[in-house]
Amino acid sequence: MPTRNTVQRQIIAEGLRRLANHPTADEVYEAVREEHPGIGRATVYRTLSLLADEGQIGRVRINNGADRFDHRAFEHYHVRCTHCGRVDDVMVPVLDGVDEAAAGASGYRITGHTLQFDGVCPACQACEASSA
Amino acid sequence: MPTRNTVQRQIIAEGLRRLANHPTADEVYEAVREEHPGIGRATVYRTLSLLADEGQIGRVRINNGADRFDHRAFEHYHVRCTHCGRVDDVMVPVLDGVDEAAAGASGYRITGHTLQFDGVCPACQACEASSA
DNA sequence: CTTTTTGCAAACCCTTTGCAAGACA
DNA sequence: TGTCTTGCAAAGGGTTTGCAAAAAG
Repeated sequence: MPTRNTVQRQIIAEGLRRLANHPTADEVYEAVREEHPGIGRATVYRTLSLLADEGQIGRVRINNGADRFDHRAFEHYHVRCTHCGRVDDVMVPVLDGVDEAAAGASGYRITGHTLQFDGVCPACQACEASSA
Repeated sequence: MPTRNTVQRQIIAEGLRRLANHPTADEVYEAVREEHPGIGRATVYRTLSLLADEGQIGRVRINNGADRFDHRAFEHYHVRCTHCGRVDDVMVPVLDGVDEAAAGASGYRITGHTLQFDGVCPACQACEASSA
């Protein structure tokens, strides 16, 4: 099934590019809709998912929360602030050899992995300090 | 807030212990309810979450899926079959030093991490082979 | 008695789906 | 034209919440 190059696709990709930090599909929807009120929520969800599957954008699956998208497609990990929900990149080297190790240990054919950190972001650390 | 020792707590912990492999909260609910029809779904969700927070049981957060629980509390990783949804343990050594590295790279105070593998389980590999 | 918990049902969030109308190639 | 895609609204899965009644300490 050849994939078509629709206006919405452009708009959504562009919208994602402008939202700096790991927006959720709904945030992209809200943003895009300000300039293009006609666009449908389902289209945004479908398109982001499609682009992510094609590898054109990154998808960050968050434990217990909405998926987030990233206009940069290269693999990297993320931290999530357990106080405010903020998500940031973690520029730690990508784990090497773990997939093979996991394959050996489990018998699965491993296709990939997700590593997510939990923690408290600098801003929330500051709040804690001042309120304590 | 002192935590009380209720009948339901016992029943739920016991129910989890009997379900072998990483049941979801709803699976625990269904199982528990066979012997104790009066128990409420919300109670099961609340209790499992509570026990997990207390560290008495393990919680496996699955990308894009229901949380799963584990009566064993020690830290280990998991694989999820992208075909059938099955979840298994992966007995690979727990990552050492990544939390510190992530803290350094991000400025967060890191409290933990989650590593999840995706792949195809042995059974599904067999299906693929035979149907191809 | 006081405070935590429970059970119920309804609410909630995030996402997907069915389907007819519309847009691409 | 053929078939992808869209938009809409509704359904869906998983989990949480408000609240009065019940139970624990």
